[in-house]
Amino acid sequence: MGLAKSELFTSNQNQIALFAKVFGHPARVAILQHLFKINSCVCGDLVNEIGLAQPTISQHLRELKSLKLIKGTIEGTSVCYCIDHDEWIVMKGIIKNFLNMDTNSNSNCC
Amino acid sequence: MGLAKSELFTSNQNQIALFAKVFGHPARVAILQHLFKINSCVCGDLVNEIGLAQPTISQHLRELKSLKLIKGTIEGTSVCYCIDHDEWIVMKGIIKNFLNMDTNSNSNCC
DNA sequence: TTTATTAATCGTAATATTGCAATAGACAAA
DNA sequence: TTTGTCTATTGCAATATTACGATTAATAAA
Repeated sequence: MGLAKSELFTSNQNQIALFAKVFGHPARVAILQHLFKINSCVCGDLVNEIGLAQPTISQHLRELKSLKLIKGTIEGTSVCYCIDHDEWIVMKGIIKNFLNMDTNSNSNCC
Repeated sequence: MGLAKSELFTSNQNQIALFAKVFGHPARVAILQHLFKINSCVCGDLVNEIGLAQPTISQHLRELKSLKLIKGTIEGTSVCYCIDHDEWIVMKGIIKNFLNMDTNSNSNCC
């Protein structure tokens, strides 16, 4: 089928999965790391930075944008991308809450 | 192509993506949450807990097992699954390190 | 041994993802 | 206007993912 049965799960579970999915490709991880590293906008050189073709980078940027993790503003001919810090904080809260499940558990079997 | 060009990225970027990918489906999120919630092994009732068919659950369990996030031990006819706490800690460190990128940055544009 | 139970595997259909060439669209510069 | 630059979109091929029916394998119970 290739299609997740999202109606079976809570909105929290679906939200975690959506954020995780966008981090599930190394190119998108690399794009985000680069944006944080230069600590400002990047206008165009992501294609040189990462080794993928321009349409491929554009596609990955669109997925990051659809989750509002980055925002792009047009700057002449080029487009300036940067992290959306507010949404990053929101996402971080949701994912960290998921990752911290183990703090309340002490393995008493296996 | 459907195949990520992992050779373009660092092993850290690929590792983040691999862990994130396994969290990128709500069924696997739900399985992990259930295992943490009952705070012990679960023998069989995951199929009833989640609303997916038995082969589908088995497939998701195999993916979690392949990343060593869970381990399964045979217990008579059934199999007993539980969290691998050591590997969970390792994964948590890698993902949190990625999520905490924003602590060193102060958005000076956009 | 026969039967039941449980979970993994196989096979397959439907859909999603990844990647890129070709193209289009928008703007700047000449 | 024409030309060049940059990015998005389209279209497509290759591969991956999701889901499940059917089957198999292993053990337990009768």
